[in-house]
Amino acid sequence: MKKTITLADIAKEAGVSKVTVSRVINDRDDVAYETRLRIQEIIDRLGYKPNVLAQGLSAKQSFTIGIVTSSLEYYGPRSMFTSIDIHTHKAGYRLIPYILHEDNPSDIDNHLRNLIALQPDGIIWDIAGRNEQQLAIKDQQLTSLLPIITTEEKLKGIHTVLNIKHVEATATAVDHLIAQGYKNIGIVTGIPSWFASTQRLEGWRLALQKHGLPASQKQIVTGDWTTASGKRGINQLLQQYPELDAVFVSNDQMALGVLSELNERGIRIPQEIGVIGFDGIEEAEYFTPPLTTVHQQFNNYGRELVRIMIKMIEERVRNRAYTVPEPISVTPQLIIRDSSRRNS
Amino acid sequence: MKKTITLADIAKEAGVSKVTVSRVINDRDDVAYETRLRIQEIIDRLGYKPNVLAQGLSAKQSFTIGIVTSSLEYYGPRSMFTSIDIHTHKAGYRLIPYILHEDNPSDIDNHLRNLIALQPDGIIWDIAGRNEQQLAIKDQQLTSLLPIITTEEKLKGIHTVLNIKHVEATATAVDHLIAQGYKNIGIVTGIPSWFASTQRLEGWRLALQKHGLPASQKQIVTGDWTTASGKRGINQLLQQYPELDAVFVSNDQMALGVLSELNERGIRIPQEIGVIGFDGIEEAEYFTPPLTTVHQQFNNYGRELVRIMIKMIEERVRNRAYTVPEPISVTPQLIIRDSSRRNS
DNA sequence: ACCGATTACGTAATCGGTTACGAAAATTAG
DNA sequence: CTAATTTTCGTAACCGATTACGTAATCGGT
Repeated sequence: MKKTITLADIAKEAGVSKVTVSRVINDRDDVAYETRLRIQEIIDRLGYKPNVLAQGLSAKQSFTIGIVTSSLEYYGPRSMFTSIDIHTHKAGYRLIPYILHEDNPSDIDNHLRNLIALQPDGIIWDIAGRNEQQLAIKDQQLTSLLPIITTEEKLKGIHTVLNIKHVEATATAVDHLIAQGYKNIGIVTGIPSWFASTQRLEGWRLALQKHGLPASQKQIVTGDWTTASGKRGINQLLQQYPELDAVFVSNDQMALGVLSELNERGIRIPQEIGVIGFDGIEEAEYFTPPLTTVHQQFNNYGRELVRIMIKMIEERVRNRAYTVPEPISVTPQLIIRDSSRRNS
Repeated sequence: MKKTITLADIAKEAGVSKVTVSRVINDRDDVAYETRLRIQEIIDRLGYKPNVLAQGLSAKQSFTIGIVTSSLEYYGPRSMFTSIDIHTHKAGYRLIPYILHEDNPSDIDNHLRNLIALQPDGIIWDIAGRNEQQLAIKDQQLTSLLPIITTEEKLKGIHTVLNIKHVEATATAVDHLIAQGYKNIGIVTGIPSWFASTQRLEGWRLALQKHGLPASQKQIVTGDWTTASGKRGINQLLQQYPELDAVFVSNDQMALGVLSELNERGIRIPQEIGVIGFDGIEEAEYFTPPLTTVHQQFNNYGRELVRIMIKMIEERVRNRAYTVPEPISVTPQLIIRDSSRRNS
């Protein structure tokens, strides 16, 4: 049970004051070359790393970004998380995750306060945009403490810096189905309170209306993002809307459930029913048949979020205030595979 | 840009010293009931949360557990991570993740030092057990600073507290294939340097030898856990071992690739070739056909790890030393589905 | 050879908490 | 009713870093 090495230990060993060692650690230029070398050698030899808690306490910055995210069991949040983690570290910052495992977290304010107590320099808000009442931050003082950014709907005090065009991307996917000659197109939605869910539903509806095709209530079934719910969903859809000849499924997991059920029933894909998913998970290519899907570039999303976050943080450190950049728009791209390729 | 509320603010507001407020926060019993009530009221009203950095700095404990894990893109590490996160929070601790995204992290010592700089009370080591040279901690001083526990192979200075019986579980799965009448059983392995990989390969070999069945080199192909590698793997296997009539695939993702390829080739599962996966991912039930798999109860693994970790931490806080408990053994369970059900 | 600027480094205070120790006030005992 | 406890709370030091400020030593220009 050894004691940890501290700044003071290095200082004593080198015969200088703590401040000088601190200067070496932080690459300040007011240390003589020889001294710097000697101190650096001792640091390396003893394997010293500064205590991050102490650094964060005295410096104005903790070089830490907080992230509030939905369960990592979901592909979207997980991919975003991974990307954010990578880019955060690349930029020399650390990530503090705050994962909301339950779907309807109570007391968002308290969660946020817990996270802020860990002293992050900024927060990335990625709780997949459930509806505003549930996720509203009541105590607006909290949002004025540090920059909080997100990719989705507008929430008070949280800045939307990345605008993911779910509606347009979904419409493109449905357009593709129509171009393939499908006419009775259903949808399996995600959890209704999620922003992505409502947006994709909206895109589906718009595309159908644009082409004068039916978009009635009985063409819609509600899923919960899981494979099981996709299987249930297609069942229900076939029952309440027998003329169905294609289905837009709001994520790839659920689309797998749809394929599973159709395969079991011996319904041919894409000849009898066309299927499209959303997200572009790696496995989609290996489904039976390979799944047409709308691909989201989570790595890019994460990179941009981190870049913008750090820009805001550093501006704030300099000026004690930050400016909110114009949101960047990104559109997920359609990848066409066998599950929707009827002609050609 | 509001200033954060501190202990001193509360103390001034209540007309007491900082120490008294600190006592209320930490539920000490030497505060008068009336005083406690008054201070608590102010804390609630102002929404005060103590600065965790400061707490960690002065107290002997940071109530934080570090976790070193492989990429969360892998199902196993991810499930473990989620479970550990949940149970850590439930116990009133916080989790600091340290995710190794690359498969062959250089300089483990440095990573470990970075994590320790964040002052966790203990570390859960879950880097999926790549081989010892790569992951050896060279500076054994590091491991004497705080308890580090893991589920897998023995690494110097790291305590194995949970023993997952990959060999036995795999052997059971292969036994099942044999009982179904399969005789020429191949294997698609995971990344060879992973502990889980070598263990499952070993289990496969043992089961075959026990029954006097062939277990030659040409029955073995190497995958990398991804669906794509499963697809490649079965291709290679069919080529180099045409008499193949069943295959044990070392995880479910790769098994999906195997199913995809066999389906495309029109090879009937399980009549012509039987398939078994490993992990028990939720989607496996919806594959075509539903996949037989060996199910790992990650939630239990995580719960036990956290329980043991906290026990060690608290013992150390009391006694300045901890005892290492006997490892607990757990065996993943076989779930039989259509992909391996030839008779019956 | 003298003065101002620069370089190199140290002292003291600070960040926001906790702990050790002690003392006044309230309670109990004899 | 005094002495011994117990309860309640404050003072000072400390955790491990950083920052503000100051000063001695060196340097350069004229």
